[in-house]
Amino acid sequence: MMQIGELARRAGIQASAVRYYESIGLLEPASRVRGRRVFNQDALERLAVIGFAKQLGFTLTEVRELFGGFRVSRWKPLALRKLSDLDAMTSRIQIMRTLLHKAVRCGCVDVEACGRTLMSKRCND
Amino acid sequence: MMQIGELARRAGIQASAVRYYESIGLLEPASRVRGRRVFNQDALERLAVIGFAKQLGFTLTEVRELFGGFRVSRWKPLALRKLSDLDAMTSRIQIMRTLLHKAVRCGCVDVEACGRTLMSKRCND
DNA sequence: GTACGACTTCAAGTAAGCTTTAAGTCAAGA
DNA sequence: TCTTGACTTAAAGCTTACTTGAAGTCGTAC
Repeated sequence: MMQIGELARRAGIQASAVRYYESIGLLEPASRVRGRRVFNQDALERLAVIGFAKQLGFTLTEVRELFGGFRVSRWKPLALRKLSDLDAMTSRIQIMRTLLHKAVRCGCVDVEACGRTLMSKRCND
Repeated sequence: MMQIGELARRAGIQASAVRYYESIGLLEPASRVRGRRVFNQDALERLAVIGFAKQLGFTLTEVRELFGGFRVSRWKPLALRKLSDLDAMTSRIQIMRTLLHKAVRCGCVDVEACGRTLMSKRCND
């Protein structure tokens, strides 16, 4: 059991962000002890997942629907859609990797000299 | 050669977004014919890459630095950092995939009944 | 007993990434 | 000629995801 300060520190976010998450229903209202929020380990795990999802480009609304929604009828189709989003993301990452690798390997002094815009296919290094 | 409307339509974004990208230096100023912007295929490719990068969570500022920066000394370290970002993203995607797969397979009527919060490990389906 | 630090609420402020609005230009069609 | 549609600029507005500020409440240390 911990207060908001420790939770935030452990999760690597601000206490204000935790309050905000609660306010938009992303975190269920924490129980209070003498007016102060108390959290358990679950909250920390949840914040970790929220952080992951955020870094993958999911909006807080989407995360709430997925992880805060209570009816399976609601989150299950969403989860399936998100799974295909993740697949799409993986292939986009591959394309970006290729682009960046090519650019890094190219070794031109500058993009002008190279005649490549990083998005065209050729590289006259 | 096309005007902003066709470019936007082909890229699947709004014309206003194209103007905005130009205004923040993400697209180099398009040449004008009688005051109107004209674009070639390159602009379309560039917009595609911008779209990809955005969907991967890169900010427009980062995209500009990577694809709009002219000095290799500037974009090369950035590209290397972005490559490792992409790797990190890939492993996060794997974790999210596992979570979502587990949730979908679980088949509980609702999250309460399941006793699983989607981020805990157990699932008493 | 009072100062300190951590918390509380509520409201307002901020940054990114656009979109919308206002006011105007231009070329083609009825 | 007049209207329509696509464009122009500049400025204001909007959404998301927070942060910051103001004003107040606790519990502990001095």
